[in-house]
Amino acid sequence: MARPSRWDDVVRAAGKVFRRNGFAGSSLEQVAEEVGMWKGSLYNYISSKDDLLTAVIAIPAERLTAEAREIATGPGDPAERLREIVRCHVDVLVDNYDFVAVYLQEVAGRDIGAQWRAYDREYAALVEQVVREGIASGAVPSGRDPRLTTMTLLGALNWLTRWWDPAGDVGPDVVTAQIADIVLGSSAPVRTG
Amino acid sequence: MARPSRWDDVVRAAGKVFRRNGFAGSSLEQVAEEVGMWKGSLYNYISSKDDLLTAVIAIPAERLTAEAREIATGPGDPAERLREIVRCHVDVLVDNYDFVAVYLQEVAGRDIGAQWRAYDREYAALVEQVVREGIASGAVPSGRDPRLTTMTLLGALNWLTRWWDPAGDVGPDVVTAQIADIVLGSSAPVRTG
Amino acid sequence: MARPSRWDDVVRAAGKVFRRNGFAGSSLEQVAEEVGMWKGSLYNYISSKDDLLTAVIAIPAERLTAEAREIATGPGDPAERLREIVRCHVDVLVDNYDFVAVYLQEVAGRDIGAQWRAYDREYAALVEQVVREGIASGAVPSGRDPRLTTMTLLGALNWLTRWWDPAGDVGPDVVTAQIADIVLGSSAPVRTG
Amino acid sequence: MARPSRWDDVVRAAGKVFRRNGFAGSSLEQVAEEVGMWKGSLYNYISSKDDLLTAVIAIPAERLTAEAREIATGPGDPAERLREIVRCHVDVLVDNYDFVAVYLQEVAGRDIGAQWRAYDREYAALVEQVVREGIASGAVPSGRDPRLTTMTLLGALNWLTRWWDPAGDVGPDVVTAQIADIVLGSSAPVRTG
DNA sequence: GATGAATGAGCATTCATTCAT
DNA sequence: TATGAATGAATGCTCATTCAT
Repeated sequence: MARPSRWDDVVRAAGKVFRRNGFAGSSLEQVAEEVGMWKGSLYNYISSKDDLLTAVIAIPAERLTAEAREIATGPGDPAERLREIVRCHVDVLVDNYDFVAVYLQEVAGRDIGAQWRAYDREYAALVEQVVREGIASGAVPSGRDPRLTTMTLLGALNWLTRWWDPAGDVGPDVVTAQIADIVLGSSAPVRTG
Repeated sequence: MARPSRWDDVVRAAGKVFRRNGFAGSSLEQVAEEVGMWKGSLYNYISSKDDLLTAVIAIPAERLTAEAREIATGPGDPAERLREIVRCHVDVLVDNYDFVAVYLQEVAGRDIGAQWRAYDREYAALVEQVVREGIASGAVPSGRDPRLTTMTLLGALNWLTRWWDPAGDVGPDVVTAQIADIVLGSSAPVRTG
Repeated sequence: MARPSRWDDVVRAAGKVFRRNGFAGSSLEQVAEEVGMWKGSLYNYISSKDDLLTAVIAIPAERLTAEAREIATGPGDPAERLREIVRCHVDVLVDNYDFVAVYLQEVAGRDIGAQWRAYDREYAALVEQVVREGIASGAVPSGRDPRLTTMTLLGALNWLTRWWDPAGDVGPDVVTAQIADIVLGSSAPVRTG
Repeated sequence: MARPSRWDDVVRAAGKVFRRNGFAGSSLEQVAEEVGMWKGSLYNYISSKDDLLTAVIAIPAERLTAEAREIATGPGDPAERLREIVRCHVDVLVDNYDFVAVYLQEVAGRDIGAQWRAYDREYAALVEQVVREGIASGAVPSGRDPRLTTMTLLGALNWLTRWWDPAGDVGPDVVTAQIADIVLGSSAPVRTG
C-alpha cells in the first residue's frame, strides 16, 4: 500500500515510545501524542498495533540482514569481513537507535511472533558463517564453538543499547574496533578516528 | 510480613509467566492460573503486580551482587577472579533461568524503577573493577577500554537467555570457559569439568 | 444469639470506621484492624456487613425512640416536653457520637433498607405529635406547618454531627436551650446548668 | 478541555445515581447505564470517579456561594437579607435536587477532600455574617450564639433533601418563609405565592 | 486525511464471605 | 474463638479498534 505522507513520523514516534515503555507497556495514545495526532487518526496509517511494531522492527532488521548477506557472501578475508559486520551493526545501531532497541527488546531471541524471528535467524546464521570461516582460517582462535562465539559477539553488540551513548566519550569507531578485537582474540591497538 | 507457604510457588509462576510474555504483557490471571490459584488469592501474597516483579528480580540480583562482591574483593589473580565471576554468573543463570531472563528483559540497563537499577549498577561496577585489575596486570590485553570490555562481557553473558539451552549440547562449563577466554583474549584450550 | 465478649468492641470499632469512611466506603478489614482482630475473626460475631450496620444504628435509634415515646406520651406541658425531647436528643448524640453520625449519614431519611426506616418514621412521628400539641397550646407560634416545624427541628439537631464538638466552647446545655428556643420562637435567655 | 455534547447528561446521571446509592456505593457502570452509554465511554468525559463527584458538587456549590456572596455583601436590612439567603438556598435546592443531595450527603461538614470543604466553609461564613448583623440589629433575638444559629438554619435547610418533596403539598414559598421565620424568631403569618 | 466519541474486552485491585486448622 | 488462605464477584480504569462526520 502507498504509505501517506506522515508515515515516517508515525513510525519514528512509535520507535521512541516503544523504546521508552516497551511495546506492551505503550499505548497508541502515547504514540499519537508523540506524532501530534489524535488516536483515531493513527488508523489512517496502520491497521493494528502489531503493524506498528512490524514497521519499526523491519527498518533495522532489513538493513542488517541485507548488508550482512552482502558481507558474508562477499570477498575479503574472514577477519576483515567480521570487522565489517561489526562496523555495519554499529552503524545501523547508531542510525536507528530507537528501532534497534525495540527490535532487541521485543523480538530478538524471544519466543514471540514467528514472522519476526525469521530476521533474527537469518542474521545470526550469516554472522555464524563468517565466524566459521574465521575459525577455519585461523583468524578466530581455534577451539572456539562457532555458535557460542557468534552469540557472544551478538550479545556484546546487542547489549550496547542498554548502556552505550553513541555521542559519549567512547565513539562508534572504538566500540567497533574493540568488540571485533575481543572476538577475534586480537590485541591490536585501537584505531581511533 | 511472614510470607506464607505458597509464596515460592507464586514467585516461580510469576517468573515463568513474565519470561514468556514480558511483565507488561502478563496478566495476574495468567500467574494465578500457573500457580493453580484464583486471581484474587494472589493478593494474600503480594500487594501489587510490581511487588511480584520485585520479588522475581531480587532473587538473582541479590545473589549475583553478593557473590560478585566477594569475588571482586577477594584473593586471587585478576584472570582467575574474572573467570570466577563468569562461572558464578552462568551458575546463577542456570539455577534461575526464568528469573534472570525477566531481570535482563525488564530491568537491566533500562530507565525503569530506580529501586531496581541499583543492583545493576553495583554489579557492573564490581565486574569493571576486576576488569581494570586485569588490564593492569596484563591478563586482559592492554589498550582495552575498561567499561567497554566489562559491558562486552556482560552483554555476552546476558544474551545467553536469548538463545542458550543449558541442557543442550554446549554445557555450562564450555560456555563459562569460552566467554572468559574471549574477554581475556586467551586462546587456551577449553577446560571442561 | 448470645453475643460473645468482644461484641461491644466490634460495634464500637464499626461505628468509628463507618463514621470516618461511610458504610460503603469502609471495609471489614478496617473494622477488624480497629478492633485488633483479623478479618476472618469478625465473622464469629457478625454474619454480614449489614449486620454490623444494624447493630451500630440500633443503639441510638432504640434509645431515641424509647425515650421519645415516653416523653411524647408523658405528662407536662408541650413546651416543656419539646425541650425534653431536644435535651434527650442531644444527650443521645453526646453519648453515642459515632453511632448517631452513622445513623444520620447512612439511614435517616434515605431510601435505604426498609428495616431501618422504621425507627426514623416512628421518631419523627413522636416529635411531630408534640409539635402539634405545642401549636395547639400556643407554645409554638401558630401558622406553622407541623411537619415542616418538626423537620426543621430534626434538621437542626441532626446537623450537629457535621459541625459541633460537644467538648468545645458551646456545650450541650447551650445547644439544647437555643435549638429549643429557636423552634419554640422563644427569646428567653439561655439557661445553663 | 472542552466538554463534549453529552457531558451534561453524564453529570445529571451521576447526580441521580450518587444520590440513590451514595458515592462509594455507586458504580460507574450504573452511571453509564443511566446515561445509556458503556462504562468505558464515560472516560471520554471524565478522568476518574472523583472527577464526576467534583462536577456534580460544583454545580450547586458554586451557585450557592456566588449568590450568598452577593446577598451577604449587598444592601438591605439583615432580616431581609437572611430571608433572601433562605430563598436562594431553597431555589438552588429545587433546581438541583440530586446535586444538592449528593453535596450534602458526601461532602458538607465531612472530613473529606479539602478541595470540597472550601465551598462549605465560605458559605457558612457568609451566612454567619448576616446572622451576626441580624443579632446586632435585633432582627434575630439577642442572646443567640451566632454560629449555633447559623448552623441551626443550615441544618434545617440541608435536612430538606431527606424528607421534602418540592412538588408536594408544602411548596417552596412556605418552606422558605417558615424556616426564615423560625430562625428570625418571627411569628409573622406565612406569605404564600 | 483528521477527529473524537463510542465500544467492549481486559486488567489490576478490592472485598465480603467461607472454611480448614 | 482465632487465624489467614482461598474464593469469586465486582469495580475503577485502560486501551485497541471502529466509525460517523
